[in-house]
Amino acid sequence: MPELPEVEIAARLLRRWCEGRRVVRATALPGSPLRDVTPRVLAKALPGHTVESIDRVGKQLFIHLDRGKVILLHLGMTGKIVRLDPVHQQSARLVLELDDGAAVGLVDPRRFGRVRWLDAHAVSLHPEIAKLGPDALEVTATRGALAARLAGVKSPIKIALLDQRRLAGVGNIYASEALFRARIHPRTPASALDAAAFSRLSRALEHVLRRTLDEDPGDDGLTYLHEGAEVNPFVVYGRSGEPCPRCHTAIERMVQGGRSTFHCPACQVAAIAPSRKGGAATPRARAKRRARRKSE
DNA sequence: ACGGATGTTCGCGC
DNA sequence: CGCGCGAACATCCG
Repeated sequence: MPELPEVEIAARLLRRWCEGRRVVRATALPGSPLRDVTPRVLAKALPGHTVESIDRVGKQLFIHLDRGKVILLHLGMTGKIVRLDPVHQQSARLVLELDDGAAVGLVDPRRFGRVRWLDAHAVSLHPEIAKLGPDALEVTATRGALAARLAGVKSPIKIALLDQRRLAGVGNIYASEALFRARIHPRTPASALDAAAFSRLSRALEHVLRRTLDEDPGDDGLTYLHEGAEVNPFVVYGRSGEPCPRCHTAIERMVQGGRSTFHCPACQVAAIAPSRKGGAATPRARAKRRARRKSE
């Protein structure tokens, strides 16, 4: 489930379990999502290093070790950090055994995750890190910062939010959730949003990200897997056909950049006209459309 | 069986 | 230069 909130939860788990601990053994199974390093080299290099701190920017995790080494970790689509027990031992592709007897593992069935072994001074120069924008929670904490990051961007706001170079951490789920909460149509060009819309979007983004963070169960790291039957915890994501919680219009699914976007066609307003409906981006036109809907 | 899935990168065409 | 698109990566689930 990793977007910013889930990655932040993973960072907290790693801090709780690993910070200050020395690695006594490392195992990387063939098929673990290692880049730039073989399982054998990593297994040889890691033992003896102490975990000093864990950082996160967007969806990237930095495990800082002593003697100037860093594990750079991206969880991809299905990556999860678990404290190993007999249940998960077999599915973990990368295992760190620590000097307190605990073992921490990376579980990633789809293997879109990435693990890199870098010198600390090389981290900020790594292309994946160098291109990364500021963390989304940092952006939403500063008034006007979201508008500044997206100023002049002509692409649809949904696409712009997913661009990790502009701000880091927003993924497909929270982009839909934030735009719904801010009542902004996902196809609106970012450059068409006014200051009020950016302000709503910034607050909405912070809200939807924080809401998941505040639900952090994370004591044992197993509840965080939320395995088994579960309800969809999102307001519009994955809910096409269900009534909008604000106006009861059916939520629609559309595709943008090859990925699903969920939105309410009635209460998320485009600043420009969607191609098939007429209409203009002016407040007057929007008011007219609202009035027309009410009378129907 | 088919389609879709929380992410990212690459190549291609415009 | 840069945007949009589709494919690719590998696996699981309904």
